[in-house]
Amino acid sequence: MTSTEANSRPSSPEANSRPSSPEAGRPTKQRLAVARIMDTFEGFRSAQEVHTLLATAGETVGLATVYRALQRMAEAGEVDTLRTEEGELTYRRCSTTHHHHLVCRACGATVEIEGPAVERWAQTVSHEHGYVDVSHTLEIFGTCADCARVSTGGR
Amino acid sequence: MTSTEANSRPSSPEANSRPSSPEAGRPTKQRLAVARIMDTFEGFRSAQEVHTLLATAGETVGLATVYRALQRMAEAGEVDTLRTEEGELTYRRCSTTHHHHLVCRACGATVEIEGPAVERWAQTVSHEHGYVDVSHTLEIFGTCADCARVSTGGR
DNA sequence: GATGAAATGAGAATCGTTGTCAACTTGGCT
DNA sequence: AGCCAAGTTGACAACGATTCTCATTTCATC
Ligand SMILES: [Zn+2]
Ligand SMILES: [Zn+2]
Ligand SMILES: [Zn+2]
Ligand SMILES: [Zn+2]
Repeated sequence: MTSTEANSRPSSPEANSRPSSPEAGRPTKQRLAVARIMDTFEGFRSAQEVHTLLATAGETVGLATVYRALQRMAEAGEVDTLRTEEGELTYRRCSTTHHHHLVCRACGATVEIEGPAVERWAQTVSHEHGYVDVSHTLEIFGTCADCARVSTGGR
Repeated sequence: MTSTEANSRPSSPEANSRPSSPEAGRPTKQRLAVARIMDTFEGFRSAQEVHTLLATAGETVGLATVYRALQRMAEAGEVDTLRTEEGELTYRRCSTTHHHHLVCRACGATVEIEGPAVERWAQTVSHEHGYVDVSHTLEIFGTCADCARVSTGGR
């Protein structure tokens, strides 16, 4: 149920969209299912994996719909995206503040990290070169303690 | 973005080896053509764009061969790779030291940047969380001075 | 309950990339 | 020079992720 805060506003069709809900969309059964299942796991999952998870959970949602729902959620800032080294887009429910990720290559365990100094540095170095409207991508990949124990100590 | 790769271990069953270039391959006409054309531009280009450039230059090289050549050059560290926000892989001839890029979204102008502090931070924060064998990707996107002038001051 | 816009789903279409495999080079050896 | 095995190429098929199409369904409002 969308008991959070429904805007019961007869929004005019041509009215300029408010910043409160630029790309809100309708809370359909499918979108709710996608949103709900995004809470049931920790790491990043591809759209196809989410689609499979839904099917396994009994919720049948079309693959294209899953793609559309995740895209929309990403644009709305409800989920974070991460492009794997193979180029596949993956999604994860995240906190809304700007942050980055430390991801285990083996098991996918993810840690959200922040680095104010890095953020400042990125801005500074960009401006020094005359660049404006700057954004950045920063991902750290490694082997987590558990996986490292298995691969090295498991001899 | 070469993660700390495998150590140089000559475990090949054959005795003959090439001390001068471990992963060189043969300097065929096609590979030379690809290597040569990589010097003729500044920003990042996709494999397909490189293929087109070659065709335009009169050098006819198969598309698959261009892909293979660029892959090999990337593995050998002769070119750097950058995945665009659309997920497409692009290549550029780069210096061999570890660095990152500041890329203009509009025209593709690229600046190589270094950030020792960021490198240390990435290592530190990773180790604090128990991660080992750490690598990272860091790209900065923005609008270069020239492009910004066109879009804002072009009135 | 009628109605029109938004959303869905099934499959086709797109697109970057990789695989296949026969024909062709290359380099080393006799 | 002539041979051979391994490396390489190119045309095209195959692939996988993502997007598009469009007929049908759902939703919110009247
Ligand atoms: Zn792990
Ligand atoms: Zn950041
Ligand atoms: Zn520019
Ligand atoms: Zn770095």
